[in-house]
Amino acid sequence: MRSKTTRARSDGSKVPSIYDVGREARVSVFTVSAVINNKGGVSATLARRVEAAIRKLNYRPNLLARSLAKQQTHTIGMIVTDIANPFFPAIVRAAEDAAQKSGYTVLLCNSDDKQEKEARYLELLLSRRVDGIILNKTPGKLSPVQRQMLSDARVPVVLLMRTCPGLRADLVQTDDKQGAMEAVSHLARLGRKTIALVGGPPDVSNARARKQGYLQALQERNLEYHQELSFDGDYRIDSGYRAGLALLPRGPDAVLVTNYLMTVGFMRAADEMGVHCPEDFALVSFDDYPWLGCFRPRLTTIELPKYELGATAVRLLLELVESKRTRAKTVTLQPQLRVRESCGFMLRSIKAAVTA
Amino acid sequence: MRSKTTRARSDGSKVPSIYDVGREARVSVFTVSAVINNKGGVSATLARRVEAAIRKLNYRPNLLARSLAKQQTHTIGMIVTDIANPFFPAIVRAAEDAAQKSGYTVLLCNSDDKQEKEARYLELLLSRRVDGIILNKTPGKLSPVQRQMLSDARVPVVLLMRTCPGLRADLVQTDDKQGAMEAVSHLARLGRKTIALVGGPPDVSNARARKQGYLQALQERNLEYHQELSFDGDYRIDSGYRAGLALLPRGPDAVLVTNYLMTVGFMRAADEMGVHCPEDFALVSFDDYPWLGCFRPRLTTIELPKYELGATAVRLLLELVESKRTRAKTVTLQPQLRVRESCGFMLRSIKAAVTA
DNA sequence: TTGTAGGCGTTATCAA
DNA sequence: TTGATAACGCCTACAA
Repeated sequence: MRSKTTRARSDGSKVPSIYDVGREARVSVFTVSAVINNKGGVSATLARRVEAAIRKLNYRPNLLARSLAKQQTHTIGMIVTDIANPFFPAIVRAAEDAAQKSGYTVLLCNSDDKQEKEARYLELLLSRRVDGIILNKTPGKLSPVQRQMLSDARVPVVLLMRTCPGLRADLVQTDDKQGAMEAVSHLARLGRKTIALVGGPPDVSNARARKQGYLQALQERNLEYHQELSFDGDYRIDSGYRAGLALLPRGPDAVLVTNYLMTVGFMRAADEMGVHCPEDFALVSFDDYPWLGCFRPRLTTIELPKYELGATAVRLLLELVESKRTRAKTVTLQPQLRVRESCGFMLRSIKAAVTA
Repeated sequence: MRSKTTRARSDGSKVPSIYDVGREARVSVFTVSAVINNKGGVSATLARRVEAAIRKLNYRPNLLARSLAKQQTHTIGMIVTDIANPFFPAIVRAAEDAAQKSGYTVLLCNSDDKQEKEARYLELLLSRRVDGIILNKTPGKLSPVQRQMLSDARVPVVLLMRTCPGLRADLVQTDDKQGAMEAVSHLARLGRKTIALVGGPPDVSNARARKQGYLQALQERNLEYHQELSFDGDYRIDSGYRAGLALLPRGPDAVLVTNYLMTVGFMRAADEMGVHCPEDFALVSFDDYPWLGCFRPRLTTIELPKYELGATAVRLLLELVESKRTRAKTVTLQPQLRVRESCGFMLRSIKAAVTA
């Protein structure tokens, strides 16, 4: 027969278990459990006794034990590639909000764009038996072993912003091609002819889409594509800096930088080289932040709906977790052009006013 | 006698348990466990058989069960007040790195500066039996019930950046008074006389410290304190904006804004009012970010060592968790003045050059 | 060196 | 409506 008492601690106190509550209230664990999960069907008398005991002992259910017994943890794992990129905290925040509303907790992991770290975290999440995973994939594909792992564990996955070759799963993304097209079209409308591109890693789906949008817009506007005006970065500051050093000497009159961190690096390079935005070159950047409106040059950006991305990812994932759906689903959210000054818009207005 | 097989799933497959591995390798669970946790003392033959079985079944230990049995989760909870404030992701990242190195995972919670959310998360973390908590406290104190909870659960707590009245616990903070003093002294040295303050919530310890530093520096520099030049914000953008609207019309020749988000709001207000930094007013801000060097005005800031904050918090917490220490400890990290242009430094140099 | 069996704190099944 | 009691998957005395 099992001991009905909880392990005592060194000082004789102990964390009370459901048994302790049961003993205190002179009922069985079943009754206690029923009260805790208010399943109903418990007489008012007993329920009152149980509640009193819970308060008296300061009882708090052990979620580990519950998860073990119920075979679900009410936890979702979330792996992002760069928590230091302000793009992600905004998404994480939304995800957390949404998860919390449905009684789930988010276990956040930062893969730092390293496949190896990602692999470790994936294993960790499975070992912790998370109910589902939101994955912002590092460049590259999942190994067959990993794919096996995921399908064996039957853990639903929602991809975030980046597809993963060979993995059929839900996907929440933005219409990156469209965003890039709008950016380039806007620059073209303002009379820019030689538009450079600072792209993301070619093995990241959204980077490819942004580049496609860039190319297509050039074509539609009858602008020539100059390969030497296109730079492949990695979405980090330093690659934007290198892009600036490489591209600016070639004298483009505009540039599309496909994320914020690279724009930061690019601007630093421009500073060092003594060329100015928007006078010497126009710039449109991806990702918008609250602080972009109050520093010079005010960046014209393609805003991506970060909050909605996070919220949607969680929504899709929970549909899967609670098996309200089985077929994979893709949600594509629309970006939005936010015109400010770095694109040279005001410049043109002023010139127009002067000439008029 | 207990069944030694794992619950089958609908399709007949199942997530293998330690028993399945044992059966496959024709050994007992003890042996399997010993191998997994490489405790040694297992003959090479059996060890090999076990390892083969593990690979064959694709076995992965269930961390829930392990945590339940060992009474420790290798998880640390972390509650921050505003994950959307870029200050925190940097700290979180450091904390995660440090935790991971020691085999711990971080469960991140965002209290959004709301006591109620914080309370819920605190309970959640205890229910999940985290081994320790890093707490960036919302304004206000912990209720007696909460304090009781924490001490009952014997969960060590490390406070981050903010003290908590009535709670004796470890604390990792920055020398905020010193930082504010340096900022104000710097402004004074540049000849500024009427220096305004945009402070944080008066019930947040670091906000009080920053204000103290401001006051003391004024005194040391023989500058008068004008109460109407001091504004209490809440570390969010909007309060900075309101501060700008309130303070700028009073014509200070300088301002110390005690965090980045409020600076963003403040600059927005200045923009709208058509006053310029540093020509019309000098500004020093708390918190430095990589992008501050490449937009105008380049902000002069008090940099807080974010990475070190996160790493130190985890280090202290793990000392407590692994009971290598019992006495509470406070670590105070030094901030650093980063002179750029918003303080009017260049302005003065130029003037000097011209007059010379 | 290896195995057996009980405990960790829940939920859930089946009788009573 | 309640109560025993067996899972859940792991660790770990204690025995062999």
